[in-house]
Amino acid sequence: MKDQDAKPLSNTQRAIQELRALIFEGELPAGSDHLESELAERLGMSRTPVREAALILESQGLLEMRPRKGVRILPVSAGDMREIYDVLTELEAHAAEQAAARNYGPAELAVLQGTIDDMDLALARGDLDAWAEADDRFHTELVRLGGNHRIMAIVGMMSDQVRRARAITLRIRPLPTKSNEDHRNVLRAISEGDQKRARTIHSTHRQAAKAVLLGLLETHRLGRI
Amino acid sequence: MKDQDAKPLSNTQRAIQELRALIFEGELPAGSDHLESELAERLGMSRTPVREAALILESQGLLEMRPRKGVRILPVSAGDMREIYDVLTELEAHAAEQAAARNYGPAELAVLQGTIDDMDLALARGDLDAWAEADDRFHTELVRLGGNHRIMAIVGMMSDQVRRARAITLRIRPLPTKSNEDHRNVLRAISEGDQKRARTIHSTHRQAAKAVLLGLLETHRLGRI
DNA sequence: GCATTGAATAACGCATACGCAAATAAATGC
DNA sequence: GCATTTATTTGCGTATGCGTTATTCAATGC
Repeated sequence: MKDQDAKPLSNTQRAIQELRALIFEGELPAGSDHLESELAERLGMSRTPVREAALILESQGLLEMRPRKGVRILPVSAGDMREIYDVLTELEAHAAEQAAARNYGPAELAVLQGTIDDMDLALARGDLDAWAEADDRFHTELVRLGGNHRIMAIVGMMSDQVRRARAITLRIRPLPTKSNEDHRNVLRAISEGDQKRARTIHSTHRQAAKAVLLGLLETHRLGRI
Repeated sequence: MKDQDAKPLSNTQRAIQELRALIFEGELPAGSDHLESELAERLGMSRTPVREAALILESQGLLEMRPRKGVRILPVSAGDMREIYDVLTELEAHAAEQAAARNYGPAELAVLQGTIDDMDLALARGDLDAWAEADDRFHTELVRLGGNHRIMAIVGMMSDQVRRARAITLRIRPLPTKSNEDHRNVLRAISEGDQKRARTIHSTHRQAAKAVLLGLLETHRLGRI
């Protein structure tokens, strides 16, 4: 009994999923406007569930509803990126610190270790998409190990907001070889229960990622993604 | 021209405001359920705007919509409180650090100073409500000075979630005399541009507040507020 | 007496409709 | 020809209604 009894899944939920997908794959480009009625037709439902979905995605920071102008997919500027990475830095660092305080054993850290291995493998065969996906899992799992549900939710939201930017810069950035080194060190600090070190290593890691990303936006003249 | 041209203000916006007010003043108690139609009648509008408001408040963490069970006002447990204060600690500490890095002059720090003065005055005349309100303004202004809009939004949400708990414990907690001392020290560190100190002082301040609150919940057997 | 099933009820999800206000186009005056 | 007013359109806010489905309660069987 996995999920064989296919949940009906409300139209509003479908709208949320599909709109998210359309946004992330660039089908609805950053900065573009879309009438509620357009989206409704596109998703094959009435305006009501689309509106409800848009309301939710608006409070997630993915879009903005402007009367008469339509639903606007929010672009992300360098300034936004800075804000988001600062939030991620603080909250994930806290998560790392808390995870270290919890004396997790190898079994409980296996998933985190697995994401690191996956990144190694992906890098070795030059599969950037797989690397990005595993990197995402690392951060998600790290935050989960921190044990704070609100931090999980917030980090998820912030990650969504920079998802497009990360996808775009993925192929113009230098190969993230140093990155895995950081990940390993964070994991080691956690497994050794060294809170302070887990925090500072991860904090530095995130700030470095921010610098790389901002540098890319600068040199490639990427104003708003 | 303050706000003389009274904006029409949509029913959805009114619903958000009024529901928030009802929740904060305990008119809709934590843990209580309410049908959409009840709320609609109570607010003198149809279900549609109430539903939209509920959707938004749900993503703010104030309530939960459960099909057929009605809208449930979310109670806050000690564990929730811990989570929330940890988020507040990290993000406000970051804001304090950033504020210190910005070399604000006395004019720009006047509002923050004002909230501290207000707290002093309120305490002197034993007006706890005024103190709490000024304390709130202090934290809001501190975060504003930090300059990160997303942190402002998140801190606002988290503060809303503990608003009821703070109101309840306000009168059973020891007089917050030490609190103002912390505030003054944070302000001083900021005005002197001492980032590290601004951060640690504020961080410690918030953690202390968390401890006090959790202690009160413990001794007064306040399970879920 | 307890469990199980079936019918009744009620609440929600969503489609639909409509009035209003904002944006755009047309028309008039200068 | 430009500005200002008027007409028209169009999209949104919100009310309303209905079909669906969870929940409740009664009835039946064991």
